[in-house]
Amino acid sequence: MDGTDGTREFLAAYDPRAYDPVAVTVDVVALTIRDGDLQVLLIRRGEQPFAGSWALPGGFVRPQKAADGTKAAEDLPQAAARELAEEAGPALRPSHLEQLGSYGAPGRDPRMRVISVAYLAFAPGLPEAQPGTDAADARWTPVAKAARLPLAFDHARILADGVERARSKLEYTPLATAFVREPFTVSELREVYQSVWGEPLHAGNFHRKVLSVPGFVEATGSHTEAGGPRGGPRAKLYRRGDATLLHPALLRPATEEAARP
Amino acid sequence: MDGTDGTREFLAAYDPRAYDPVAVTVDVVALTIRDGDLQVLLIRRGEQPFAGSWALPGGFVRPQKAADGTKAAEDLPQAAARELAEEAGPALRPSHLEQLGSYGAPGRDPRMRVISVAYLAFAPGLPEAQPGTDAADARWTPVAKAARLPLAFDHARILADGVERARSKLEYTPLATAFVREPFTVSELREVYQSVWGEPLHAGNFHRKVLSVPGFVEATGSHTEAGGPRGGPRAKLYRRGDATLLHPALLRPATEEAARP
DNA sequence: TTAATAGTGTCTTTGAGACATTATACT
DNA sequence: AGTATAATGTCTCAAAGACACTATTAA
Repeated sequence: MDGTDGTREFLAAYDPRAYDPVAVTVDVVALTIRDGDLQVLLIRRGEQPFAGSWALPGGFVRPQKAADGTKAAEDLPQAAARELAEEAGPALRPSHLEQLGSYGAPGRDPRMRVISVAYLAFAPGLPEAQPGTDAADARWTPVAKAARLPLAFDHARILADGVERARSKLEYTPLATAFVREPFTVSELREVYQSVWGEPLHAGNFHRKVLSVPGFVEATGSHTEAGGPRGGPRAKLYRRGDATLLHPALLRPATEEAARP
Repeated sequence: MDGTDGTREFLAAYDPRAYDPVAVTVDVVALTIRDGDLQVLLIRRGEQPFAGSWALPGGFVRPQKAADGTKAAEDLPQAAARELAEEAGPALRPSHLEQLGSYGAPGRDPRMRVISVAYLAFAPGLPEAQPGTDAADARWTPVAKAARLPLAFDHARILADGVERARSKLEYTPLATAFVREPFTVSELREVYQSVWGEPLHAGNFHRKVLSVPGFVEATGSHTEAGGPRGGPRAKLYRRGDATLLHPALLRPATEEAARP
């Protein structure tokens, strides 16, 4: 029998509402480093379902146009960036935004079938939390604490996937630099790795390693104005290099345990 | 202004069709090794748009229930497996299926807004191609050749992403074993790596390396019945091991070029 | 007998990690 | 002074890769 798929598409083309609707949302796992902790942006929901619960920022994708006909179609990354700005204020400009994956189990939203496209955003540490225009409350929360909260929908799973992606990407990409402002010191970069991986790293070895990976960082030639708050020499300042992949990679310790069941 | 997002959700809950519909499809990049080549399953489209073009197997996700009320809701991986079976026959049972990503640029489908969730499937080499129940034609095509075809929609991009994902995953996971049938020899495994990466590997070093990674493969204790077609000793046979991550990883040569712009 | 393949051994180079050392700046 | 940090040096061990070599089987 041919035509089953083709017929479905044909129907869809001529009467797009012949099927029960599927809604598409974007949710964003926005990560930053604050106070030496990896933190995630959570918003408090004002509406049902899960009213009062903490959730990842997100919302419905604008399809061709909205009901009032005024809004243009938007790409998925655009939608993610828009939701972030709407719910956490325009001050939050992620330096990196990538797709994390899609979550579409039936029943994940009690109202209807919803497919959520999750995005992962990295931002440099921000001075303060910014309750946005859209959400009742928006707050940076340490991921260890967020993992223990009863997040709305399947956001706990999405958060866990996002954190694992971030941990993994720090190994073989220069994305740690997306968590710091330029220019930065090697110690600031090490802080990022320690916060995301959640384990201390040997300062000396880390330093030599970072400088030995071609294209990871680029010296600016200048130093910090002063030494650290508790003493020490002034540190050299660096910019991001031009590498897109770290080679050799900066592998996190203790991969062995995770590798075997 | 609060409530913008909440209102949208509220509306969606009470009148899910207040918005222009967004359709959700799954598309599958199904890879196998045939004749020493990495090949992808392509189907020929019978319907508009792109009638007559080659495309990845895929189709619409069944939401809550279909229009006739008989079909149950399905999870996304289920939908991917179903499309594969419908379009390439039930003989094609992937030994690995993972989500690749979602593609939702406005205009990627000329009819309406369509978000496609792409899946990546690995299958052991099959004796023959199997035109399925659903598609007019289904054919295994070497990826090098498929990349030059004018595929429907943005399937060329999806295919490229899938191939790159496969190449990358062979480095740090034991997924190469998903391309072979058990029991297998180290040489068969090397064939997989060579086909996917597209470069020759040193047989001796590869052999020692594979056996040295804990949990990658597990000896069965037996040998092949006969030597190779052109001579050589009989090879030991192995099963997949219990590792989920290869440590240390099997890095492909020439990562350096890709790392710098 | 010849050729191809399976599997192992050896050597060199690179890199990771443990640890020590020097220099600088804050209290 | 005492202490913390930046940056570099040294040593050891693991692993990647080049290459050689033996043993086994088919043509």
